[in-house]
Amino acid sequence: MQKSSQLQMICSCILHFSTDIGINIDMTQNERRAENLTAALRRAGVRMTRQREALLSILADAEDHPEATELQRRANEKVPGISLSTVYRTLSALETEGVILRHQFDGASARYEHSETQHHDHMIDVDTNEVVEFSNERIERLQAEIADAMGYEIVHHRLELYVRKKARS
Amino acid sequence: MQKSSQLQMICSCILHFSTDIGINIDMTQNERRAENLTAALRRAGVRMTRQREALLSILADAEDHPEATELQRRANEKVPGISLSTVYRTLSALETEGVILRHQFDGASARYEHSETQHHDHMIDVDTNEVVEFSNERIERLQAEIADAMGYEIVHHRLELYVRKKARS
DNA sequence: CTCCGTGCAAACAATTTGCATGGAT
DNA sequence: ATCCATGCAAATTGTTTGCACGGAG
Repeated sequence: MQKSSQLQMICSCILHFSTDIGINIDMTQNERRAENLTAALRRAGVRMTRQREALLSILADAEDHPEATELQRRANEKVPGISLSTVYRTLSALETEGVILRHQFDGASARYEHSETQHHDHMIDVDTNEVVEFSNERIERLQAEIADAMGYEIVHHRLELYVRKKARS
Repeated sequence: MQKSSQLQMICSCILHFSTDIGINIDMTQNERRAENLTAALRRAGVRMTRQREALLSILADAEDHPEATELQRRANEKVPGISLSTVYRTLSALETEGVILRHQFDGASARYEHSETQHHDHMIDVDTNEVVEFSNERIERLQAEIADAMGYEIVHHRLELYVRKKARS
């Protein structure tokens, strides 16, 4: 859906991230992901059906953050006739197992991603809806300090930057 | 609804915040808020009705982050029979005018607050649903740097810490 | 052969909207 | 006297659930 480019960030201290990987997908990595997802469902003690297989492979391959209907569409290319209920039920099982993440950006529908990669936050391009991942250790640390200073411990957090491409200077 | 206490944070650099103000409410401040809200609606070129007046005063007085139905309940104590549609319509007008903020914490209903105070982020106690405001200049700065480094400018952002009271050590 | 997973349709919850009437200006 | 704002009910959107059947184990 969206074009790809290696995005880098060289902020004063930490990190960088790539969002999409264009053409050359590391199949081994995707296969490992698919296996992780399958294992998670097995662990949950459920049956492996062909609609679930399709969904798992789609999720493992997805480099973006698709919503439920989009996942249904993609999965149906492999195995026609997968209902939206099945998509939601499978997603919810996978989320419970902790192998995928569900995001609720602004007021829109939920979007999902496999959680195999390390923790990161999101920048959402308000014009294109494209999602760019990033991570900054200093922000993480500050968050923990703030919570701690107020007598809390963080269960989880959301940092979402709604952004727009800068006009070229 | 929730008990009050002056919360402070003495994080390495910046800020602190109070959530609720128990009994002694600064009436002048609340009245000023109410006027701001009224002015905003007038500016929007709409008519002032008694249901809107009730809502505005409720919003101005609210020191927490109530949801639409809660606002309706409170407003109905002043003026009975305010419908939920009216609440939503008024909230949406006020949000357009920029005098209130709408938050969508996790999967729950939207919650609102007047935006007269300076910008801040939120900590949500996952056990009590209580919301604590905080603000940290360093985090803000880092966010801007990150967006900038990736060629974006921030339109708005959400930083939400879902937290739990620490077990006493 | 036993149940779990599925598709379908209906149920849901939060929010929005169409419409006729009442009220602010 | 205008025409906007209201209340009500119906529509919408995204997601969940009840039920009877089919397929995984």
